[in-house]
Amino acid sequence: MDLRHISFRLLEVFMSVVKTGSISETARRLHLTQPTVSLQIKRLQEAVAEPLMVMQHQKMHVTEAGLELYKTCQQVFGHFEDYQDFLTELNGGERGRCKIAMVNTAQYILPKLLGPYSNLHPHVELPLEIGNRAEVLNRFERGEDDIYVFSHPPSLEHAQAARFLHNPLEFIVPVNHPLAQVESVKLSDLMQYRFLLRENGSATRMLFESELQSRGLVLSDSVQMASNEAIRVAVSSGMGIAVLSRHVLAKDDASFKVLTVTDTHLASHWYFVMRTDRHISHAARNFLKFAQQHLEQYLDSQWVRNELDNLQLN
Amino acid sequence: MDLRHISFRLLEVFMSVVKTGSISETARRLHLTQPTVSLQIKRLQEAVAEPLMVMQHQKMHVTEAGLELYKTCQQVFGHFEDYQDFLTELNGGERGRCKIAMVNTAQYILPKLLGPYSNLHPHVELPLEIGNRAEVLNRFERGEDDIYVFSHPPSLEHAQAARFLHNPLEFIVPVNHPLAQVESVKLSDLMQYRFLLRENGSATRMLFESELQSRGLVLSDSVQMASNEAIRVAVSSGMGIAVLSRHVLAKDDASFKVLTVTDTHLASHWYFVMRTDRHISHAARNFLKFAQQHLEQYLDSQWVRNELDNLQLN
DNA sequence: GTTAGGTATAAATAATTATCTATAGGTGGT
DNA sequence: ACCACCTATAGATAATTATTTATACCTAAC
Repeated sequence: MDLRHISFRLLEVFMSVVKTGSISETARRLHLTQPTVSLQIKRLQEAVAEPLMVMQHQKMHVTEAGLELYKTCQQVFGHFEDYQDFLTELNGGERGRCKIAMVNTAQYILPKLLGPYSNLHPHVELPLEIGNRAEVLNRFERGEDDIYVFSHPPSLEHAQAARFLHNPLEFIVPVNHPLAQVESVKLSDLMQYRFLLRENGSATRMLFESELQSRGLVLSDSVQMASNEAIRVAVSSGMGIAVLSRHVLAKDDASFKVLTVTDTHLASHWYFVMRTDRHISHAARNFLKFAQQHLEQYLDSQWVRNELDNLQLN
Repeated sequence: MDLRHISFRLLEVFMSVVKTGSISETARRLHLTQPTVSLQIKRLQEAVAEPLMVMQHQKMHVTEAGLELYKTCQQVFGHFEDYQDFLTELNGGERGRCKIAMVNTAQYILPKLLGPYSNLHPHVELPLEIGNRAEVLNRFERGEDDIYVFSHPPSLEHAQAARFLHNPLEFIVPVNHPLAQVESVKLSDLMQYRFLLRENGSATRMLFESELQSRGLVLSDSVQMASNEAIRVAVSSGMGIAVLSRHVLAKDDASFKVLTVTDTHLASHWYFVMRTDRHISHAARNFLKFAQQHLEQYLDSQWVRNELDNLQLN
């Protein structure tokens, strides 16, 4: 049996002949001519090397081998119908996978969107990758994910980005810090204290340092720490002061004090970033649509900057 | 999704690419060039209207849709392997169907062959048709069965026949019949008695009547009965005398007496008859081979006339 | 025996597929 | 930066398929 050159069309024709018991009738139904169908059957029989049907009383009578092949075809087409259903779900966004890579800080805000979305589409896989800016950028370069989340827009080739959330930075100090009692301060007032910073390349740090540089200010002391969480705890326990995304800070956390810095308003935005040269999975497209429609609902609406309609979802 | 023009070869190639994760490697394994495989995949993707794999780290990485299609293909090829197994059994004669149509009298002898054959090949269907000569001839004309069994060779076009068993006819009378005590008789001695006969067209009757005609003898009285069984019982109960195939008579049946007719030896042969213009099913071919080898074993060897090697089993 | 409907086959052609060679371009490792 | 290996695409061609019309032939029915 050599199936190499057998197409599904051929099997369809065969099944129709079995069902109708007539080559001519099949030809009429499938809008073909009788010799076409006749030849198709002949070709199939040659491929199977076994007679599949014989004429009897003016009707095509299926042989054992033919009947078994018919059953086989039924099963096979069944599987492809299942696959068709799968594709339909995939296209509808009810199924599939949307890989998201985000920088560390985003893990405080993105779950607020991902949770509701995942509940709505339980069959959609949502593998998350969290890393520092350099790592996520690297993933972007390799195109390992469908969506990337940055707080600083990487202006790369093959990249399209859209803001969705304002990301204000706040200065925090321990509750027993001298500045904790001051009503308002200036940025320069902070330079004498030890700063706890994320590693080089962190968007927050980049933003902060570029502000310092433009103002001609220099830190007197700084310590590098691995995570926002570590920094927050360290500040609470008096190790120093820090600048952190407001979204990282719990609203009613009394273990530190948020300063009012009158001459400085550091802020960036959260961006969804995608490669323009890569196919956008249905799940990714669907998630972004969802985000666009529900940003205000699931995130602090006062910070929402919904510019997702800038994305080309082709 | 349009599978019309997708061949199994294409799916094979696709599966290989998924397995190896490489188009080039697949090309080497299947003795194709790399662009060929590349195009095949492209074509498949167009048919499915969905990306099936993407390049990643120098490897082809299968997408959700691709993985699901791969699974589908596995199932599909599984079904065709099953079908291949079925065909193998069919060709080996272990499975299939062998329709046999026989004249009434044959039902006393053919089961002796069919029983052992059926035990040996339990998966072979053996639908039997039993009818009088005219009915079986009619079936032959229509080509409704694989094998026909006659006791008189129909010399038709498209027919090949081979003897396998001698079929001697015997004259029987009731035990209390005047002739029952006579050591031997002549055919003419029987004419005065009432004969119980099968319907016109029965081979036994044809043979008997042609013998009478050639000898210029005429029956004084006859009654037509529907079956050999009925005739045997009727003879036992004294309704008349009859001529029957020896194979119809149980050896130790004392309810009638077999005459010794000195001047007459009526006999025909059992024939396997087949159409020459019709494909011979594997099961039929196999049954005839079996018969050829085991005739002596399962039938009274003294009557066996094994000429089955005359058949062209193509 | 004529007709109607069905199947098989021949001959011809358009369309599609299967392949190849050559080439361009991307990526990872040395 | 270069090399080795990978994939994609273009261009060309041979092979195969799909499909048609015309025709022959068989069989059932009237």
